Amino acid sequence: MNTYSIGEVAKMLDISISTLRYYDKEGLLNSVERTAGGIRIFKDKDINQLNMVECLKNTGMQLKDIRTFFEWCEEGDSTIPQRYQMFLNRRKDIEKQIEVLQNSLDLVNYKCEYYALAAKEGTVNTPKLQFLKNRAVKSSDYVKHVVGEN
Amino acid sequence: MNTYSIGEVAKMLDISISTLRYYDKEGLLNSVERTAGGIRIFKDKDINQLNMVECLKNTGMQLKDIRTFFEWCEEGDSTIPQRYQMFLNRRKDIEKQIEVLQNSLDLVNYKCEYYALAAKEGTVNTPKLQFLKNRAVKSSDYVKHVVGEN
DNA sequence: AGGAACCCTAAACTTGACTTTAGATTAAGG
DNA sequence: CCTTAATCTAAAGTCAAGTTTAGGGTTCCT
Repeated sequence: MNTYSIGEVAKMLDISISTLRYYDKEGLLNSVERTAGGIRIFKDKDINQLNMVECLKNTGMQLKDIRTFFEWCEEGDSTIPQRYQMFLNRRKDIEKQIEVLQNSLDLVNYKCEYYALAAKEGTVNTPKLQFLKNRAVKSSDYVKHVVGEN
Repeated sequence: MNTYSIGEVAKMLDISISTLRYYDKEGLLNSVERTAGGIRIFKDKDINQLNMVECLKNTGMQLKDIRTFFEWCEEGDSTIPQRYQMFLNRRKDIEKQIEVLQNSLDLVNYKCEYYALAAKEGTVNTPKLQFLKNRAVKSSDYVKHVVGEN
Protein backbone atom coordinates (compact mmCIF):
# COMPACT_ATOMS: atom_id res chain seq x y z
CA MET A 1 0.00 0.00 0.00
CA ASN A 2 1.41 3.34 -1.07
CA THR A 3 1.47 6.32 1.21
CA TYR A 4 1.61 10.01 0.32
CA SER A 5 2.30 13.26 2.10
CA ILE A 6 -0.24 16.04 1.90
CA GLY A 7 1.98 17.88 -0.56
CA GLU A 8 2.16 14.86 -2.85
CA VAL A 9 -1.59 14.42 -2.77
CA ALA A 10 -2.07 18.10 -3.52
CA LYS A 11 0.08 17.77 -6.64
CA MET A 12 -1.42 14.46 -7.73
CA LEU A 13 -5.01 15.64 -7.52
CA ASP A 14 -4.37 19.32 -8.19
CA ILE A 15 -6.05 20.38 -4.95
CA SER A 16 -4.34 22.94 -2.74
CA ILE A 17 -2.82 21.82 0.54
CA SER A 18 -5.05 24.18 2.47
CA THR A 19 -8.11 22.74 0.78
CA LEU A 20 -7.06 19.26 1.79
CA ARG A 21 -6.67 20.36 5.38
CA TYR A 22 -10.03 22.11 5.15
CA TYR A 23 -11.66 18.92 3.86
CA ASP A 24 -10.11 17.04 6.73
CA LYS A 25 -11.50 19.54 9.21
CA GLU A 26 -14.91 19.19 7.61
CA GLY A 27 -14.87 15.45 8.12
CA LEU A 28 -14.28 14.39 4.55
CA LEU A 29 -11.06 12.61 5.32
CA ASN A 30 -12.13 10.59 8.34
CA SER A 31 -9.63 7.86 7.66
CA VAL A 32 -6.31 9.62 7.05
CA GLU A 33 -3.74 8.39 9.50
CA ARG A 34 -1.09 10.44 11.24
CA THR A 35 2.51 9.94 12.28
CA ALA A 36 3.35 10.07 15.97
CA GLY A 37 4.22 13.71 15.34
CA GLY A 38 0.79 14.48 13.91
CA ILE A 39 1.63 14.58 10.22
CA ARG A 40 -0.99 13.23 7.82
CA ILE A 41 -0.30 10.03 5.91
CA PHE A 42 -2.55 9.50 2.93
CA LYS A 43 -3.20 6.02 1.56
CA ASP A 44 -4.75 4.91 -1.71
CA LYS A 45 -8.07 4.57 0.03
CA ASP A 46 -7.93 8.28 0.89
CA ILE A 47 -7.02 9.22 -2.67
CA ASN A 48 -10.03 7.27 -3.74
CA GLN A 49 -12.24 9.06 -1.31
CA LEU A 50 -10.92 12.39 -2.56
CA ASN A 51 -11.78 11.40 -6.11
CA MET A 52 -15.28 10.67 -4.92
CA VAL A 53 -15.44 14.05 -3.22
CA GLU A 54 -14.43 15.76 -6.46
CA CYS A 55 -17.00 13.81 -8.40
CA LEU A 56 -19.84 14.58 -6.02
CA LYS A 57 -18.77 18.19 -5.78
CA ASN A 58 -18.91 18.39 -9.57
CA THR A 59 -22.56 17.47 -9.38
CA GLY A 60 -23.20 20.44 -7.12
CA MET A 61 -23.37 18.56 -3.85
CA GLN A 62 -22.39 20.41 -0.68
CA LEU A 63 -19.50 19.26 1.43
CA LYS A 64 -21.68 18.60 4.46
CA ASP A 65 -23.85 16.24 2.41
CA ILE A 66 -20.82 14.47 1.02
CA ARG A 67 -19.67 14.06 4.58
CA THR A 68 -23.02 12.58 5.56
CA PHE A 69 -22.64 10.05 2.77
CA PHE A 70 -19.22 8.98 4.06
CA GLU A 71 -20.66 8.68 7.53
CA TRP A 72 -23.35 6.39 6.19
CA CYS A 73 -20.69 4.30 4.53
CA GLU A 74 -18.93 3.87 7.84
CA GLU A 75 -22.11 2.96 9.61
CA GLY A 76 -22.44 -0.13 7.46
CA ASP A 77 -25.20 -2.04 5.75
CA SER A 78 -27.99 -0.46 7.78
CA THR A 79 -27.62 2.77 5.80
CA ILE A 80 -27.87 1.18 2.36
CA PRO A 81 -31.37 2.59 1.76
CA GLN A 82 -30.25 6.15 2.47
CA ARG A 83 -27.28 5.80 0.20
CA TYR A 84 -29.42 4.33 -2.55
CA GLN A 85 -31.90 7.18 -2.25
CA MET A 86 -29.08 9.70 -2.30
CA PHE A 87 -27.77 8.39 -5.60
CA LEU A 88 -31.26 8.33 -7.09
CA ASN A 89 -31.66 11.98 -6.10
CA ARG A 90 -28.24 12.79 -7.41
CA ARG A 91 -29.15 11.22 -10.74
CA LYS A 92 -32.29 13.30 -11.09
CA ASP A 93 -30.41 16.41 -10.13
CA ILE A 94 -27.63 15.82 -12.63
CA GLU A 95 -30.08 15.09 -15.42
CA LYS A 96 -31.81 18.35 -14.66
CA GLN A 97 -28.52 20.23 -14.68
CA ILE A 98 -27.56 18.77 -18.02
CA GLU A 99 -30.90 19.79 -19.43
CA VAL A 100 -30.47 23.36 -18.19
CA LEU A 101 -26.98 23.52 -19.63
CA GLN A 102 -28.16 22.11 -22.92
CA ASN A 103 -30.75 24.86 -23.17
CA SER A 104 -28.16 27.50 -22.44
CA LEU A 105 -25.87 25.91 -24.99
CA ASP A 106 -28.60 26.20 -27.61
CA LEU A 107 -28.88 29.89 -26.93
CA VAL A 108 -25.13 30.37 -26.85
CA ASN A 109 -24.77 28.55 -30.14
CA TYR A 110 -27.28 30.89 -31.64
CA LYS A 111 -25.40 33.87 -30.22
CA CYS A 112 -22.17 32.57 -31.70
CA GLU A 113 -23.76 32.42 -35.12
CA TYR A 114 -25.31 35.81 -34.56
CA TYR A 115 -22.08 37.49 -33.57
CA ALA A 116 -20.03 35.72 -36.18
CA LEU A 117 -22.26 37.33 -38.76
CA ALA A 118 -22.36 40.66 -36.91
CA ALA A 119 -18.55 40.64 -36.81
CA LYS A 120 -18.39 40.03 -40.55
CA GLU A 121 -20.90 42.80 -41.24
CA GLY A 122 -19.36 45.12 -38.70
CA THR A 123 -22.76 45.89 -37.24
CA VAL A 124 -25.70 44.40 -35.48
CA ASN A 125 -28.19 46.29 -37.65
CA THR A 126 -28.53 44.19 -40.72
CA PRO A 127 -31.48 42.27 -42.11
CA LYS A 128 -29.41 39.08 -42.16
CA LEU A 129 -29.39 39.04 -38.35
CA GLN A 130 -33.18 39.33 -38.25
CA PHE A 131 -33.33 36.33 -40.51
CA LEU A 132 -31.01 34.38 -38.22
CA LYS A 133 -33.09 35.29 -35.22
CA ASN A 134 -36.34 34.21 -36.80
CA ARG A 135 -34.84 30.90 -37.73
CA ALA A 136 -33.45 30.31 -34.23
CA VAL A 137 -36.68 31.29 -32.55
CA LYS A 138 -38.57 28.76 -34.61
CA SER A 139 -36.19 25.95 -33.74
CA SER A 140 -35.99 26.12 -29.94
CA ASP A 141 -38.46 26.97 -27.21
CA TYR A 142 -35.72 28.04 -24.88
CA VAL A 143 -33.98 30.27 -27.40
CA LYS A 144 -37.32 31.82 -28.21
CA HIS A 145 -37.86 32.49 -24.53
CA VAL A 146 -34.54 34.09 -23.77
CA VAL A 147 -33.26 35.60 -26.99
CA GLY A 148 -33.13 39.39 -26.74
CA GLU A 149 -31.61 42.17 -28.74
CA ASN A 150 -27.96 41.45 -28.05
CA MET B 1 -45.39 48.32 -24.07
CA ASN B 2 -46.25 46.64 -20.79
CA THR B 3 -44.83 47.81 -17.51
CA TYR B 4 -44.41 45.88 -14.28
CA SER B 5 -43.70 46.67 -10.66
CA ILE B 6 -40.79 44.98 -8.96
CA GLY B 7 -43.22 42.71 -7.13
CA GLU B 8 -44.85 41.59 -10.35
CA VAL B 9 -41.50 40.87 -11.93
CA ALA B 10 -40.46 38.92 -8.87
CA LYS B 11 -43.50 36.68 -9.18
CA MET B 12 -43.28 36.33 -12.96
CA LEU B 13 -39.66 35.28 -12.97
CA ASP B 14 -39.59 33.66 -9.55
CA ILE B 15 -36.74 35.86 -8.37
CA SER B 16 -36.99 37.54 -4.98
CA ILE B 17 -37.54 41.27 -4.77
CA SER B 18 -34.32 41.73 -2.87
CA THR B 19 -32.43 39.87 -5.55
CA LEU B 20 -33.87 42.15 -8.20
CA ARG B 21 -32.78 45.19 -6.24
CA TYR B 22 -29.38 43.59 -5.76
CA TYR B 23 -29.06 43.00 -9.50
CA ASP B 24 -29.94 46.60 -10.07
CA LYS B 25 -27.28 47.73 -7.65
CA GLU B 26 -24.77 45.50 -9.40
CA GLY B 27 -25.48 47.16 -12.72
CA LEU B 28 -27.47 44.37 -14.32
CA LEU B 29 -30.57 46.47 -14.78
CA ASN B 30 -29.05 49.59 -16.26
CA SER B 31 -32.19 50.44 -18.16
CA VAL B 32 -35.02 50.17 -15.63
CA GLU B 33 -36.83 53.45 -15.36
CA ARG B 34 -38.20 55.07 -12.24
CA THR B 35 -41.26 57.07 -11.33
CA ALA B 36 -40.76 60.63 -10.13
CA GLY B 37 -40.88 59.15 -6.62
CA GLY B 38 -38.06 56.73 -7.37
CA ILE B 39 -40.03 53.52 -7.81
CA ARG B 40 -38.78 51.09 -10.44
CA ILE B 41 -40.80 50.52 -13.59
CA PHE B 42 -39.85 47.38 -15.48
CA LYS B 43 -40.55 47.03 -19.19
CA ASP B 44 -40.45 44.00 -21.44
CA LYS B 45 -36.93 44.88 -22.39
CA ASP B 46 -35.90 44.53 -18.75
CA ILE B 47 -37.71 41.21 -18.39
CA ASN B 48 -35.77 40.07 -21.39
CA GLN B 49 -32.52 41.17 -19.90
CA LEU B 50 -33.37 39.33 -16.71
CA ASN B 51 -33.99 36.16 -18.68
CA MET B 52 -30.57 36.59 -20.20
CA VAL B 53 -29.07 37.06 -16.75
CA GLU B 54 -30.65 33.80 -15.61
CA CYS B 55 -29.40 32.00 -18.66
CA LEU B 56 -25.84 33.22 -18.32
CA LYS B 57 -25.89 32.56 -14.60
CA ASN B 58 -26.95 28.99 -15.34
CA THR B 59 -23.78 28.55 -17.31
CA GLY B 60 -21.73 29.53 -14.27
CA MET B 61 -20.94 33.07 -15.31
CA GLN B 62 -20.37 35.63 -12.59
CA LEU B 63 -22.60 38.68 -12.23
CA LYS B 64 -19.77 41.09 -12.86
CA ASP B 65 -19.01 39.41 -16.18
CA ILE B 66 -22.66 39.46 -17.15
CA ARG B 67 -22.62 43.13 -16.35
CA THR B 68 -19.60 43.66 -18.56
CA PHE B 69 -21.46 41.99 -21.39
CA PHE B 70 -24.40 44.37 -20.99
CA GLU B 71 -22.00 47.29 -20.93
CA TRP B 72 -20.55 46.10 -24.20
CA CYS B 73 -24.03 45.91 -25.64
CA GLU B 74 -24.64 49.51 -24.71
CA GLU B 75 -21.36 50.62 -26.19
CA GLY B 76 -22.53 49.52 -29.60
CA ASP B 77 -21.02 47.87 -32.63
CA SER B 78 -17.44 48.54 -31.64
CA THR B 79 -17.65 45.80 -29.01
CA ILE B 80 -18.96 43.09 -31.31
CA PRO B 81 -15.61 41.23 -31.30
CA GLN B 82 -15.55 41.06 -27.49
CA ARG B 83 -19.10 39.81 -27.35
CA TYR B 84 -18.41 37.24 -30.03
CA GLN B 85 -15.37 35.99 -28.18
CA MET B 86 -17.35 35.85 -24.94
CA PHE B 87 -19.94 33.56 -26.46
CA LEU B 88 -17.27 31.36 -28.00
CA ASN B 89 -15.69 31.02 -24.56
CA ARG B 90 -19.05 30.40 -23.01
CA ARG B 91 -19.71 27.63 -25.48
CA LYS B 92 -16.45 25.88 -24.70
CA ASP B 93 -17.10 26.24 -21.01
CA ILE B 94 -20.61 24.83 -21.22
CA GLU B 95 -19.46 21.91 -23.32
CA LYS B 96 -16.83 21.14 -20.73
CA GLN B 97 -19.39 21.34 -17.93
CA ILE B 98 -21.72 18.97 -19.72
CA GLU B 99 -18.88 16.54 -20.21
CA VAL B 100 -17.99 16.66 -16.52
CA LEU B 101 -21.62 16.14 -15.55
CA GLN B 102 -21.95 13.28 -17.98
CA ASN B 103 -18.99 11.56 -16.38
CA SER B 104 -20.47 12.03 -12.95
CA LEU B 105 -23.77 10.74 -14.22
CA ASP B 106 -22.06 7.58 -15.45
CA LEU B 107 -20.68 6.98 -12.01
CA VAL B 108 -23.96 7.81 -10.31
CA ASN B 109 -25.80 5.44 -12.61
CA TYR B 110 -23.41 2.72 -11.66
CA LYS B 111 -23.92 3.54 -7.97
CA CYS B 112 -27.67 3.36 -8.43
CA GLU B 113 -27.36 -0.12 -9.87
CA TYR B 114 -24.93 -1.04 -7.16
CA TYR B 115 -27.14 0.12 -4.30
CA ALA B 116 -30.30 -1.24 -5.86
CA LEU B 117 -28.69 -4.65 -5.69
CA ALA B 118 -27.18 -4.02 -2.27
CA ALA B 119 -30.61 -3.00 -1.01
CA LYS B 120 -32.12 -6.20 -2.35
CA GLU B 121 -29.38 -8.31 -0.81
CA GLY B 122 -29.36 -6.33 2.42
CA THR B 123 -25.61 -6.07 2.32
CA VAL B 124 -22.74 -4.70 0.38
CA ASN B 125 -20.70 -7.87 0.80
CA THR B 126 -21.90 -10.12 -1.93
CA PRO B 127 -20.13 -11.50 -4.97
CA LYS B 128 -22.83 -10.06 -7.23
CA LEU B 129 -21.61 -6.56 -6.41
CA GLN B 130 -18.07 -7.45 -7.37
CA PHE B 131 -19.40 -8.64 -10.68
CA LEU B 132 -21.27 -5.37 -11.17
CA LYS B 133 -18.18 -3.38 -10.34
CA ASN B 134 -15.98 -5.27 -12.76
CA ARG B 135 -18.49 -4.74 -15.50
CA ALA B 136 -18.76 -1.00 -14.79
CA VAL B 137 -15.03 -0.52 -14.59
CA LYS B 138 -14.60 -2.07 -18.00
CA SER B 139 -17.18 0.21 -19.57
CA SER B 140 -16.09 3.68 -18.48
CA ASP B 141 -12.74 5.34 -17.91
CA TYR B 142 -14.22 7.80 -15.50
CA VAL B 143 -16.07 5.20 -13.45
CA LYS B 144 -12.89 3.16 -13.32
CA HIS B 145 -11.03 6.20 -12.06
CA VAL B 146 -13.44 7.19 -9.30
CA VAL B 147 -15.25 4.07 -8.22
CA GLY B 148 -14.35 3.14 -4.67
CA GLU B 149 -15.72 0.80 -2.07
CA ASN B 150 -18.99 2.56 -1.39
C1' DA C 1 23.34 18.45 16.02
C1' DG C 2 21.71 21.75 12.78
C1' DG C 3 19.27 23.53 9.02
C1' DA C 4 16.19 23.27 4.99
C1' DA C 5 11.94 21.77 3.51
C1' DC C 6 7.80 20.35 4.80
C1' DC C 7 3.92 19.99 7.95
C1' DC C 8 0.74 21.45 11.88
C1' DT C 9 -3.36 24.27 14.09
C1' DA C 10 -6.34 28.02 15.13
C1' DA C 11 -8.31 31.93 13.80
C1' DA C 12 -9.16 35.53 10.88
C1' DC C 13 -10.04 36.97 6.27
C1' DT C 14 -12.04 36.62 1.40
C1' DT C 15 -15.44 36.18 -2.32
C1' DG C 16 -19.84 35.83 -4.55
C1' DA C 17 -24.45 36.01 -4.25
C1' DC C 18 -27.76 36.98 -1.76
C1' DT C 19 -30.99 38.08 2.52
C1' DT C 20 -32.31 40.71 6.45
C1' DT C 21 -33.14 44.71 9.04
C1' DA C 22 -34.45 49.36 10.07
C1' DG C 23 -36.39 53.28 9.04
C1' DA C 24 -38.33 56.25 5.57
C1' DT C 25 -41.11 57.24 1.27
C1' DT C 26 -44.67 56.51 -2.29
C1' DA C 27 -48.89 55.24 -4.55
C1' DA C 28 -53.64 53.72 -4.75
C1' DG C 29 -58.32 53.29 -2.84
C1' DG C 30 -62.20 54.93 -0.03
C1' DC D 1 -57.04 63.41 3.56
C1' DC D 2 -55.77 59.17 5.41
C1' DT D 3 -54.57 54.61 5.65
C1' DT D 4 -52.46 50.58 3.90
C1' DA D 5 -49.80 47.93 0.91
C1' DA D 6 -45.91 48.26 -1.74
C1' DT D 7 -41.60 50.28 -2.50
C1' DC D 8 -37.16 52.56 -1.41
C1' DT D 9 -32.03 52.81 0.48
C1' DA D 10 -28.10 51.80 3.18
C1' DA D 11 -25.87 48.86 5.92
C1' DA D 12 -25.17 44.76 8.18
C1' DG D 13 -25.59 39.76 8.21
C1' DT D 14 -25.30 34.97 6.15
C1' DC D 15 -23.47 30.96 3.91
C1' DA D 16 -20.36 27.90 1.43
C1' DA D 17 -15.99 27.03 0.24
C1' DG D 18 -11.92 28.14 0.59
C1' DT D 19 -7.37 31.05 1.53
C1' DT D 20 -4.22 33.53 4.41
C1' DT D 21 -1.67 34.50 8.42
C1' DA D 22 0.93 33.74 12.52
C1' DG D 23 3.41 31.01 15.16
C1' DG D 24 5.07 26.61 15.95
C1' DG D 25 6.47 21.51 15.22
C1' DT D 26 8.59 17.45 12.45
C1' DT D 27 11.64 14.98 9.22
C1' DC D 28 15.35 14.11 6.70
C1' DC D 29 19.92 14.73 5.30
C1' DT D 30 24.65 15.36 6.29
